Amino acid sequence: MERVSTDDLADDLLRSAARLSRWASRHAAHDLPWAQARVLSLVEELGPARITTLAAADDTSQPTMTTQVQRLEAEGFVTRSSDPADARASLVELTPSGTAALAAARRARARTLEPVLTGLDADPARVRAAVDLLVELVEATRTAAVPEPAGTAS
Amino acid sequence: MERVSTDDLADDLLRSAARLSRWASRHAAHDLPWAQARVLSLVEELGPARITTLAAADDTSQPTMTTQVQRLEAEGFVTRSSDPADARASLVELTPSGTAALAAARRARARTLEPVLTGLDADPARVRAAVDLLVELVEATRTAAVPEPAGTAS
DNA sequence: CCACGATACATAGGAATCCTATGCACCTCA
DNA sequence: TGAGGTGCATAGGATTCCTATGTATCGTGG
Repeated sequence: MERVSTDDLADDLLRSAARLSRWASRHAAHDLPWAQARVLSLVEELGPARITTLAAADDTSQPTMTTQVQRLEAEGFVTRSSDPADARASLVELTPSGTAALAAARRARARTLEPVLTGLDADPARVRAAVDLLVELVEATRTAAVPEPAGTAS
Repeated sequence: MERVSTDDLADDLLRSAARLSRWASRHAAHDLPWAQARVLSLVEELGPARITTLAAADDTSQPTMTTQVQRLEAEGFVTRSSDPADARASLVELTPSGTAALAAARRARARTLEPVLTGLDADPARVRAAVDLLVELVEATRTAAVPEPAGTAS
């Protein structure tokens, strides 16, 4: 039955993606908390951005993003400047040390996985194909019209 | 340069895996907290197990696993029984409602991703190949001898 | 020009998930 | 029988996340 198979594929995909991600986060030798790394990554991609923009892009609440940005600013990884278009808003940007911290965290995570990849003796084309699919899926989730979970309606 | 390419592959893989996993967790319509789901999944795989065994399998600390199991027990999703071999230990097992809660959470997550998969019109063989690689990687991480992060040495 | 509703961000209080340190009961071994 | 190790629980704390609410600012319509 085709539908059951698709459910199983989706479940297997999510389960293994979650496990791999968690494993790498817990074994990588870097000090950057993963939510902090995620925010730095977004700021790098989006360029100077408002807190509400970052919150939307990260699918997180505005107060949560406010606190994350405050921490990153305290650590010197981002700066905030007034948005000339709106006195209420500020624009978050990476500092050179923020860029360095993000790069270091990425290298550490990549280095954690590399021995596993080479240990599998995986065909690089095969890995590339898998990564391409994951990237397409992530892109597609950005535009997917997912109905709000029904159980959360007030 | 081959090494740079492998770093990039590993980085892309982990980044997209993390994003996909987070997206699904946040959009799936179920009430089971993701750490609870993870523990239920482990208990399902391992059969009756001790807290220290579950902690090791989940790469988490023993007190953290104690608290998680306490919560699951309070919700009626697991039971604990004395280990006849050791009065200090107890064995954690799934209850029927734990099994049902886990299955419901898995279905919800899979259903969240399914429209994205079908929207991509992805060749099921291509998805299957990607999942197979991820599963192999996860298996390989269990046996990988990863050096402890150097920065954490006391 | 002013008032009202909307918006951007901050604070408060709390939940979930994770940690280390430590304590107590039990186990193993010499 | 005692010392060292093990299994689990508790205490205190960090990180990440939430909703509710408050304040300052903006936009729009009358």
